[in-house]
Amino acid sequence: MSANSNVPESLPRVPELDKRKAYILTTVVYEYIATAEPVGSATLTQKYNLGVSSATIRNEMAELEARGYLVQPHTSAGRVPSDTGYRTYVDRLMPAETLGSEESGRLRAEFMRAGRALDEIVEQATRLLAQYSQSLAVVVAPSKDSQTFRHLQLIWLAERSVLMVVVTTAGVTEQHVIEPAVNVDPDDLTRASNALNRRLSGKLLAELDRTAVSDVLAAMSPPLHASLVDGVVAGFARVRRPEERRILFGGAQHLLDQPEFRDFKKLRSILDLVEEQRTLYHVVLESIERGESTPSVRIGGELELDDINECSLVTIPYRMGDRSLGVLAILGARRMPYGRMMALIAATADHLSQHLTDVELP
Amino acid sequence: MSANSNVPESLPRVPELDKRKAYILTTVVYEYIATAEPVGSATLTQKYNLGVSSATIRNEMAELEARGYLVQPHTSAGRVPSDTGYRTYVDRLMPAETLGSEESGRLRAEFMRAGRALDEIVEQATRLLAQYSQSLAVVVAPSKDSQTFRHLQLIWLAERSVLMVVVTTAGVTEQHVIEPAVNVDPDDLTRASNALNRRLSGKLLAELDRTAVSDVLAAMSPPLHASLVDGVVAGFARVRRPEERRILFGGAQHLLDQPEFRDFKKLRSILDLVEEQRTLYHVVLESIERGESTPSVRIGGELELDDINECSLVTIPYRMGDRSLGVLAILGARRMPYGRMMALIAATADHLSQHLTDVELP
DNA sequence: GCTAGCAGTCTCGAAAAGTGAGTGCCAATA
DNA sequence: TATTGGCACTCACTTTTCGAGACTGCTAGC
Repeated sequence: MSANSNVPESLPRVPELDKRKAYILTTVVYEYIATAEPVGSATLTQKYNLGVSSATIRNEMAELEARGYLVQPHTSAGRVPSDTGYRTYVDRLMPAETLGSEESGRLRAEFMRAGRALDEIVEQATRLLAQYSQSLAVVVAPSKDSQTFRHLQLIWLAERSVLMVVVTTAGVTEQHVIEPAVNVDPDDLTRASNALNRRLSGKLLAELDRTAVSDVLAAMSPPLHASLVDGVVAGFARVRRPEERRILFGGAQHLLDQPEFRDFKKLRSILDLVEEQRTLYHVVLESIERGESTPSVRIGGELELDDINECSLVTIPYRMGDRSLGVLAILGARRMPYGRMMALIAATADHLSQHLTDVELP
Repeated sequence: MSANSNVPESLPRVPELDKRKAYILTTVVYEYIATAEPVGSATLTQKYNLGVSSATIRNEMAELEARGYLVQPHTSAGRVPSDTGYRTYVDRLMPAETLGSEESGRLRAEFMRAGRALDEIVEQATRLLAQYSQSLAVVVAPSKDSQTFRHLQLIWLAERSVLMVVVTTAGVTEQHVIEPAVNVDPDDLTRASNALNRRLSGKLLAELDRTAVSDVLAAMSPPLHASLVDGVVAGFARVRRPEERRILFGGAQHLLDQPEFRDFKKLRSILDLVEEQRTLYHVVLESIERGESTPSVRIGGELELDDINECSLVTIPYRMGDRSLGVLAILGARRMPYGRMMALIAATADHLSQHLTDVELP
């Protein structure tokens, strides 16, 4: 068989590896990703145009193992990439991929079907990412405090009971019940709502702290009762809730298709992580702290979490307008088609960001 | 060992089974639920006060098998309950259980921590049900159209763009963007909002169809533009969305603890069902169509779904005030502690209903 | 520097053998 | 007539054994 088209004949330069070693590493990673079987020297000479015998490959592979790029599961087995091997492959050897226009078009069309509601859109993104990646999709839902305040309404419910409804430009509405110490005149509520809308509409929720709110309400005459002002401040704080972000999962069943997860212990520890949410939430957020807009990859031990040290995580942030709202992630076996996954997650983030930007309220 | 305290000495009458057969069936089910191993005649004589020899038990068990209450996995194994066996146990033999007051108290306290937001409360219910049952919890979120309309606000966003925000007494807010054919005066929006609130507040969302809305808006002078009226009607229809109900899952990892799911095929088919959602949604809703408020149990083949014919499903509806909002369910192995599960799900539904009723808006 | 050949190592799967739990049946018994 | 002890038999499960196959590292020769 001739050289596989996905393994380019001419490779980028990797200072510490000569051309042949780089090519061998590339083919080992590629072959192992495709077959899930340790790769032996004979397989390589048969399937790829190496121009040398298997004995030479053996020598080279031994060298690559000594330098930490490959490992042997046991003495009489072929080689498997190490974290370093995968890392070198991803950073320097792998050809960049982009999603085919046909697939990209389908993805876009699916987003259109999600409607305008933020929750729905994010759920749809999770579903699509899981489906297209055939892997576990993890999505951190939009943070509240990076959304723009659009409108507020204080609604008289009963004596000493006021409902505060807040709308953001992301089309998210949140409500909060205020129980002021005195009965409040519905007209005052309308006036307060109007004043807050006039003065604060368009600001980030994160900016709407006690000072901002009191400043607006203090200017009213007659002044509002302090307990109501406190209630509105508390309402904004509650709506904002930067600490509580929803995290969505999809496609857990795809893990069962990977031979590396045919082990109830591993499966259990991953599902526990999913259920517990908090750890994965932090791991996913860490991955994009640098604020890049290209996919970020963390491989095996790089995740610094024993439960998933045989997994890799691909992450990318998504936006509404120019504000970063949340993160998409794919968690899969370390043996994943990195090029495809990165192309897929980048395209998904693009379409998601575009769709979110389109549905933002004026 | 003496008779186990969970298997009562005196059993209810089962017309078609004599006292001893009923007792043997009870102990077989009880023992199998506890150990997950087929139950043999020797085990029964050793662990329970039967007063007869194992040979007699063998005769009785053969009889119970002939009548369809027990089955033998293979010739030289003990017996396992059939669907009929479990059904008889659940309906007539099993002692009723209630949740201990300590556990019930903890459950109530956990609900308190969920706050007032409907979404959060339902998510909390899912988590708690999964955690306490150590099983897969399935929760059908509240239907929109059984909620009471409380307040509406039409908000001017831009020319030919109006945001409609609807609040229900369940404290759920939904928004819908209306794009009328003409520019609308913000004052008209306020008047329309006031009219709709005055006339329709307190009605079920399900009642707010085209007629109800047009009747109110037709009385306005000057009349609203027809396209805006259409928009409001569409908005109510969209908010109501009876066909789209969220369904929540929790505790999938607990399946891995049951020996009956140590099989990737079975596991896969259940996780596929979870991911697909629609089938389980229908199965869960079917279970409570009778409108009872006690737990309903469906065992194995009774579910009429090949993928889960080795599972049982316990369901119960939950309420806000006197309206049924949704359903709680536990999906687990057929070999589940039915008494405990039924007590648990009943208590959870009670606390959930109580908490929801408490946080309903006036 | 490369290669052919070979001995050595280790995993994996199939086959074989042994183990034990549990049954059904029967003749004896109260 | 219901019950019991005894016994032969069955069958899944575990352990062991064994051979095949895959791959390596090494060495001597080109």
